[in-house]
Amino acid sequence: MSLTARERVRVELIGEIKTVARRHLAEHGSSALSLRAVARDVGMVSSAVYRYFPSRDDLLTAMIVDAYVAFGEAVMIGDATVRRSHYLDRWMAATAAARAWARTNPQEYALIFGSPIPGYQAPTDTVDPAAIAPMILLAIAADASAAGRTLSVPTDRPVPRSVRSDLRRLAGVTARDLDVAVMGRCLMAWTQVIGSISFELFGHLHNVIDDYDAYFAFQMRGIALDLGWGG
Amino acid sequence: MSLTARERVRVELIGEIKTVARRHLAEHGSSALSLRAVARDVGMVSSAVYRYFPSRDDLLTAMIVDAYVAFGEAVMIGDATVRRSHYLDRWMAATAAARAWARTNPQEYALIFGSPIPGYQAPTDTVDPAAIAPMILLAIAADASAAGRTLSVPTDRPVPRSVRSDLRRLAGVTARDLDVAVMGRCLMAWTQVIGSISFELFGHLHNVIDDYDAYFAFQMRGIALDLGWGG
DNA sequence: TGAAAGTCAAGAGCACTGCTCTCGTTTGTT
DNA sequence: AACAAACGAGAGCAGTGCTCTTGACTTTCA
Repeated sequence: MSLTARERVRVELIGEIKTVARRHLAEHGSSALSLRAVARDVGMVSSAVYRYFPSRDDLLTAMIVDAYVAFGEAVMIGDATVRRSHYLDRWMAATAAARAWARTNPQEYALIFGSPIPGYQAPTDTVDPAAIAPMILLAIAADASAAGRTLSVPTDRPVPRSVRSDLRRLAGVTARDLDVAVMGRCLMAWTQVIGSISFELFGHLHNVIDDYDAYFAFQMRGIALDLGWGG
Repeated sequence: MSLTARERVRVELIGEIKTVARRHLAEHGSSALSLRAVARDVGMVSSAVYRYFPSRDDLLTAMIVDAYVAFGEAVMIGDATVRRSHYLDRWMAATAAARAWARTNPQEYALIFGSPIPGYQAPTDTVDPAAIAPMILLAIAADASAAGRTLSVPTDRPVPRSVRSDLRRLAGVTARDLDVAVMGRCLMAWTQVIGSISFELFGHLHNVIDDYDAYFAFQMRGIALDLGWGG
């Protein structure tokens, strides 16, 4: 059945609140996101907003979920613009898309990859959206591995039992027959992507790197080459 | 000459305020750090604290500087416990010390490696303390490289001109004759250290990695082996 | 030694916040 | 038509960062 008039205006209002909140977030940062200020912009009194978001943290959680989804979609689109069999190009496009999204939406990026909001723990709503982006990068790795392109990864290094089991479990989600050593490198690669973007956005490479574009691409290419996706 | 009575009580009071603030920070998180609450704990009225810290951000900046110094010292001590010529062991000890400090002081770690405080930009006071830890890791690389232990790093990959210049400039600070390719890998390694710790602390590996101890050591060892510090 | 200058703690006050509660009104259901 | 749920508005509470003024205390210097 269709929604009642009241339900329709409710989802619409929730959307409007989120839109205004997103604007405030981008302009003033997460800690300055004021429920009262958002309410003023929407044209409501603050207590009315509480009918739609039980607390400020709930509004923030909605922002986080949306940010994860938007980030994941950006990476997905980046990956999708390239021929499936060109693993290096897919990796470069997907990671460049991740960085571009982060630079366009720094506050939302900080929301999901910066320090967690104090006194707030991510509800389960965020775990699925959070997995979108890394899953795409894993898919590239799985495709490349299936095509036999990960032979240059050293597999003679000992992998502790517990690490092996963790990596196997992770591989079971999408890339069932990915070698454990390759899986470990994929996780390192994912860490490197977010670490590099965070360093750039949070200013940790200030006065160290001037040409972030070239530096990021250089590092991402190095990772892909280490994984044997070159050529 | 010595300090006057007034100056002495002043530095003492600044220290006490910082100590209480550090406790509040550890207990309630950075965004809940209230100048008024700190003042109450110190036994002053809030306006009195403003004589010592012109604003809340200044108090936070002091916390950031202290955190950088403490973090850097922890890494330094970790590195210092190992024979200078054992590069792999030094790397493992230094990075383990970094992770241990972060796990012991998560809020202070988040302060320096999490999202920057909105509307706040790090003053120049923080750049020197911020460099302590990465400089130590660079020193390990420089020592290893001087001993000819970085031959396994591929140097046949093209390095863009701007990246080459950035890396050369960085090398000029401590490790003058470090190869550009090795320098790039060192920066990747540093990114990996902070990225891995942040992922763990900020919960991005929740339900992915169970045995963080083993995982972190495994990844750090892999990085060192890639750099040719094995054996 | 004594006055001027500087420093200090305290308190009141402003504008803001998250959040709760109550009060009529509107809407959907029975 | 009657009732319950949902709703917007307003008042109010406790807390925040920060400013300003006031009166007391030190330090400095003539």
